[in-house]
Amino acid sequence: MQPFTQRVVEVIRAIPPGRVMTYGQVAGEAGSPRAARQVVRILHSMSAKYELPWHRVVNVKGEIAIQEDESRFLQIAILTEEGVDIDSNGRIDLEKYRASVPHFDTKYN
DNA sequence: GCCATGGCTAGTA
DNA sequence: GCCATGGCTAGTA
Repeated sequence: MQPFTQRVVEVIRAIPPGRVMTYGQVAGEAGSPRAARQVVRILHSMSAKYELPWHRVVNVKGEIAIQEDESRFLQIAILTEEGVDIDSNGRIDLEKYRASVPHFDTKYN
C-alpha cells in the first residue's frame, strides 16, 4: 500500500461514530486536498478488506454519494443508528456532524 | 483506466 | 451539466 493510501485509510478509520467527513476533507487530511476522487477509489476498493467505516464519508454538500440502492440504504441506516440526522432532502448538516481530525500541530495548537 | 468529487458555468424560471 | 483533477489497485502477462 502506498503512503498516501495508508494515510487515507488511517484518516477514515479515525472518524468517530456519529460523525462524517467529506471526500475532499479526507484527502486534505491525508495531505493531498485535490485527491478527493482518489479517496473515492480507495473507499470503493478497500473498504471491505480494511474494515473502513465507509458510511462516514459523504460529499461536500452533505449528501450520500452512493447511487446504488442497497448500499445507499445501508449507509443511511448505519448513520441513523449512529445518531446522524439525515433530513428529508437526504442531507446531513455538516456544521453539526463533520468530524474534525486532531492536528497535533505544535505551532498553533 | 478507474472513480461514491468538487467547483464553476450555463441556462431556466 | 461539464470537465480538470490525481494517485494507484486490480489484473494481465
